[in-house]
Amino acid sequence: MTTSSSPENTAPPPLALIAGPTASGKSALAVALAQELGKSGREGIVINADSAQVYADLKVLSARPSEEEMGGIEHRLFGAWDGAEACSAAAWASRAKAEITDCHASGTVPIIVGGTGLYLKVLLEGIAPIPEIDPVIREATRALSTERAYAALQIEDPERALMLNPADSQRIARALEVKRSTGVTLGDWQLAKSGGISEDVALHAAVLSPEREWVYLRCEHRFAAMLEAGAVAEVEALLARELDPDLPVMRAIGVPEITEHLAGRLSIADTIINANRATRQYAKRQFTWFKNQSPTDWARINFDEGSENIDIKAIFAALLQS
RNA sequence: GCCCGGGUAGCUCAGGGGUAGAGCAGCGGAUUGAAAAUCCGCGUGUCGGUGGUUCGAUUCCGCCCCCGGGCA
Repeated sequence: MTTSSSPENTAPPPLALIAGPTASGKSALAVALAQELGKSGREGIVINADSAQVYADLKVLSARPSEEEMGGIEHRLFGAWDGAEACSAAAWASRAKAEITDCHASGTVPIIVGGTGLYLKVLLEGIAPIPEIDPVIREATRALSTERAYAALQIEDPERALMLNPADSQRIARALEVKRSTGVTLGDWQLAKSGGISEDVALHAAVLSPEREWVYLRCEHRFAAMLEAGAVAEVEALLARELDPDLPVMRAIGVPEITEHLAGRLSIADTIINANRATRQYAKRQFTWFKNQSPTDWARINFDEGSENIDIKAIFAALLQS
């Protein structure tokens, strides 16, 4: 595929990728693909690209695949972060790259699966090489009210302040902490990206694009199943750790809702309603991301019923025959 | 049965003689280290029904229906 003068016998190693909105059946497809590879004597290894499934504390609520669902296929980066530490797109991409390299070294095919578009983007395209932020500075900037943070940004990085909406608390805090911690503005850092692997692999990507109502319905069934499977106990255990409520693990869909329920402020019926609503809104954002942000050459798999009928062999024909 | 308060967007409600807004939901969009996050844009609906007053009624008046609460 490459037009460069790369010597023969250095064809880039394969990388399979299955993306799409939550509850669209990605995991099952990844396993099916791995099993299909197995038929021709190759091993596929599933690598998680979901920002919530990354946390050990969220087995149930993040819908992490069960032992049975994994079907004997090796899975990596599922539950790989302790909830006490915040994962990030760059941190994930760094570990994912290590796993991919490891797979290639051992002749296996990495199958990235997940719904966190930014993670995938950073893995493939890279990101500005900004150093770790001084934790003291991070804490201080995040403690600022949005108004005060924005006022500070207008002074310390006026160019960025102009680009951001004054209500965009998160991006304002990020721009501010970067300038304060590194002395360089975010805009200057972003002049360059590094670390992307898209040039180094033969990517076989598919985006699941199911009918929306079907996904919404599945999300509802899934949350009900999560409650059956011990979601409340999972949140109780999480709360017992008394972690910082701003941590990503504490904001995962279902955690705030069940926390309210445990505090006696929300009936179980309303907990379900609220969690389902939050899930739908999340799925909608994913639809928007994959529709507009994912590369147009990725295969789009449209379907309006079960994902079971998807022909994995057809979609990944090139990979399976290579 | 009588008295009061209501019946306005999918929901909760504001408003008011010149045919109407907010929040939430929903839809569309953005997305460079918290992304299951954060943010932006989009508001026509028999203003319960029906008669009347008026140049003009969703707004005022009468009657009717429905929902709360109170008194019998």
